[in-house]
Amino acid sequence: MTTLRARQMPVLRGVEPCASCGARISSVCAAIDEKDLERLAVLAAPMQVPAGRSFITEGDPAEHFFTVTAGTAKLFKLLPDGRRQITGFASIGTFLGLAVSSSYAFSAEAVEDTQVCRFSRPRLRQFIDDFPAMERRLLDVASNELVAAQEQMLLLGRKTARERVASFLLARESCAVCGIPTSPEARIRLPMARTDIADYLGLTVETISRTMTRLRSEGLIDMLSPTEIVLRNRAALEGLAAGMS
Amino acid sequence: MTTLRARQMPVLRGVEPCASCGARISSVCAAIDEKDLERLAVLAAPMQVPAGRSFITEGDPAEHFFTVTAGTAKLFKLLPDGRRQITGFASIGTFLGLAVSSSYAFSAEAVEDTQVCRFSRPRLRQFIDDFPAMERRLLDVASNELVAAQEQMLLLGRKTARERVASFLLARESCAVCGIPTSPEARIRLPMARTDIADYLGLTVETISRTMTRLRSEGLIDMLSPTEIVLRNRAALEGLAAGMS
DNA sequence: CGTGCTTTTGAAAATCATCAAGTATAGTGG
DNA sequence: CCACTATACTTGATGATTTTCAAAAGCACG
Repeated sequence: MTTLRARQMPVLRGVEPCASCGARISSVCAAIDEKDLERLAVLAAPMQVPAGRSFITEGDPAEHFFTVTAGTAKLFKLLPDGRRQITGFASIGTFLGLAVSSSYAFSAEAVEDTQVCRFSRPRLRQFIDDFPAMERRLLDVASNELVAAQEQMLLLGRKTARERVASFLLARESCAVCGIPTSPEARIRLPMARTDIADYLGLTVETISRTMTRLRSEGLIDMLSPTEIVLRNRAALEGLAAGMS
Repeated sequence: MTTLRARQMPVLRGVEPCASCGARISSVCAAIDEKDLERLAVLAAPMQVPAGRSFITEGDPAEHFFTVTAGTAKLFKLLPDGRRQITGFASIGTFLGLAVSSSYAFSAEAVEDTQVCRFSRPRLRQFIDDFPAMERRLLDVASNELVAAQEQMLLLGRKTARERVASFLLARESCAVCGIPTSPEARIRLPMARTDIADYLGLTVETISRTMTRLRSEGLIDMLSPTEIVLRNRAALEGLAAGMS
């Protein structure tokens, strides 16, 4: 399989310079000063990824880094028989492609219409060498992801279905960049399908559906639509998520 | 809970300088030149951790980094009711404590008698700032761990008990630093207890035991003792581990 | 207003967990 | 050195959570 060909994925060079990038504050690019931003901008290739399209394929030669600047993507690994594990969702500010190996360790596909910035791996590497602040920022990013990964291992290895779903909803809520600031009664948007949630939580679609239905019937959440959730009883959900059921 | 007090954990300053450290090749310290090693050595506090003793406690203020120089430690997270997820085993060369947060995200406990090098967090941070090669190495380490974590998520979320155990044994085998170089019929040493394996694979002790017994009865492995395994049919195990059962 | 896909709901089945007990192993002290 | 205790590992029977299989209900889109 191939990664992003120009024909498939229009590169809008110059259309969205780093200086005006909405992802700048939260992303690794925040490490770069206003004045040096121009140097970064020439390396960045902004591109649109329509919902459902894959832009990183596990095993392909890792020629690029990516930064998500809008939308949501899912990162996943597959087993030969099709079983899938989503290892994370990438939204605005997420940096993708950290890997020492020469090939990607996971695939990435847009969950909804998404914008990413593509960087040539060797060129960005060179840029990083010139800006140690960037390297440091990358280490912070990687460290944070490592912590999140460990938390997810705890979820996958030891939490019940109920606890997993509660954890997921709370994580979505506090994911500030995903939407509106956290407030009681705030709506949580779930741009990903139930299947994706299932593959992220190590469960099946049916279990996700049943569990959410039950949480609703117990008054812990509201479902305005399959993709719009309201947390009605935050304390109870937090208890669940922490494993104090 | 407290982390490492001097009384509990003798600090053997100077006993094992970095220059002669067996972990040097594989660890982050490899990034440092012979000539600068002295500067690193003064920061390092080598210490013994007897089997069963904990030396990092989740939630405690993260005041130190650690490098494992001998033995094996388990890293884990706990749920309030005692459920445990081991997120990894640390052996010679493993760097511990990467986290942006001010408190540890996991606990660490020696599986067998273990030696670690302890570094004051702020001091090592300063050292790293002076040696960009070290920062780069840390990023590589973090990236590799991230890839491993994703692989483990796939295992925990989507693999069967058999597949998990097969994956584990193969991972132990190819863990070059853990023992003798890989060769057919080579013995795999499992210094950790069955409970630890269970908590690492998201299963129970009984399932681990049953699964290994079955692998043995099928001729895929040999068990010289509970802690000494021989892979008899590597191809079959690899098929299992890859999910092609 | 179909058509196709996602989500939900139901019933049966299966993997793995739990409970329980027996066996082996290691460490301790007489 | 050997019995004794504690711990770890193994094995068996039972049970439960979750999966699988199946189908209906909701929605979006042409």
